[in-house]
Amino acid sequence: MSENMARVTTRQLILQTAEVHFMRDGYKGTSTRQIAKEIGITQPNLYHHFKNKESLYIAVLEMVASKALEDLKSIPAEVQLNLEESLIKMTHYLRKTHPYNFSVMMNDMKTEISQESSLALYRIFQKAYLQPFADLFDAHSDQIRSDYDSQLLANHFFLVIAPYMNPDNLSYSRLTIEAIVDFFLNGVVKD
Amino acid sequence: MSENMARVTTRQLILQTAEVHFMRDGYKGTSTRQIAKEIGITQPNLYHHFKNKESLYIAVLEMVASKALEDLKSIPAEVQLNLEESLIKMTHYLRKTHPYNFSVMMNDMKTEISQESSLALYRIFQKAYLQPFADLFDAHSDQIRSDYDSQLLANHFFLVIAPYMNPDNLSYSRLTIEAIVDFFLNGVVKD
DNA sequence: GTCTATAATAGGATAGAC
DNA sequence: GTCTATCCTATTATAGAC
Repeated sequence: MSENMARVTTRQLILQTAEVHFMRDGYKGTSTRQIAKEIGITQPNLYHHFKNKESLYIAVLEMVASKALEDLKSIPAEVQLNLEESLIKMTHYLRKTHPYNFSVMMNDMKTEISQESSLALYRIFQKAYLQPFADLFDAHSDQIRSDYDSQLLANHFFLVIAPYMNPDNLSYSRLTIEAIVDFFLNGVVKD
Repeated sequence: MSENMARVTTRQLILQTAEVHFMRDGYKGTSTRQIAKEIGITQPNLYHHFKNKESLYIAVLEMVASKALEDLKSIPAEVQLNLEESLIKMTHYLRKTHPYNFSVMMNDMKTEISQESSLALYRIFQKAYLQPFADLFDAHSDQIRSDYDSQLLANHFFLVIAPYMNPDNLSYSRLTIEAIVDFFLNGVVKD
């Protein structure tokens, strides 16, 4: 019962606020003081809910990944979409609901946290963000050049779209998601 | 005459060491103390040669960009290479001589330094790293789909290869440069 | 569960002697 | 041009009262 209460706990508030900061400013760029101040608690109070900064970071990434997994997996099944439509829809979903700095996030996962946690997080990350794309490529393997496996393709696709997910990054390039997917599928060379 | 002396000045030592640290660990991840320690000078001494950390960072990026510009520009002209061969050679050159964390670098350029410097650096960066690719696309525009201009294509190409330039990043994906260029040009869909 | 107080550290930067 | 000494600030983290 108490689990289903609508009341937002301090722990949840911390997680929500930390998500915004970590995903936008990275691990080093985020301070526990700032998070605490923003939600109106003292900084030491944060250490009652989380062991330290790293465990808070991990909790945020686990939360974010579980949301991504649930939603990304359901998109191709939702309606009958072809490969290109699915990629476009999934990428749009990512940019709308996860407008993160994935480049920074992938870097932080490797450099800012302990090695064991780093490996565990990478698996969670892979399952949440990469597997849905790998599954999609598998489902349409008849249309895809057979030289490379779906995991590698998913990995590459994610690296390609990652810099476009960050809203702060729009200054660089103004390719639409449709164009990015088109280039990924068909290349830039004339037929 | 004194400019051409083989003796390595302290200023040059600082620049060389700072390059390694900034490009691998990013702006925040690099400390002036560490740089000084590594070359056997005191940290305050560094402030005799550079106004502050930011101006050192800018000097490093200017140095790095001028090297890139010189070499990248010369590759397509060097021998008569077609589009694919040029892209492969230029990308190999980049990974060999600039094995940097470009994602972190691009992020630092926008977030860690003053706005004026940021804009100036972005122009230098664009001229050094993007223009050679844009020129190449222009030179082979007959083979390229005409929907997008060469600047946009160069930008996109650089974003695609950037995560593969960082040697620490190899764990993720093991696509070869040849495969990356092939995918970029021809896409992943069967003919 | 939240607070105050404070420790411990690290980092950028300056003053001033040599 | 390089050093020692030192300041200032920001940050993570802990101790212990309420």
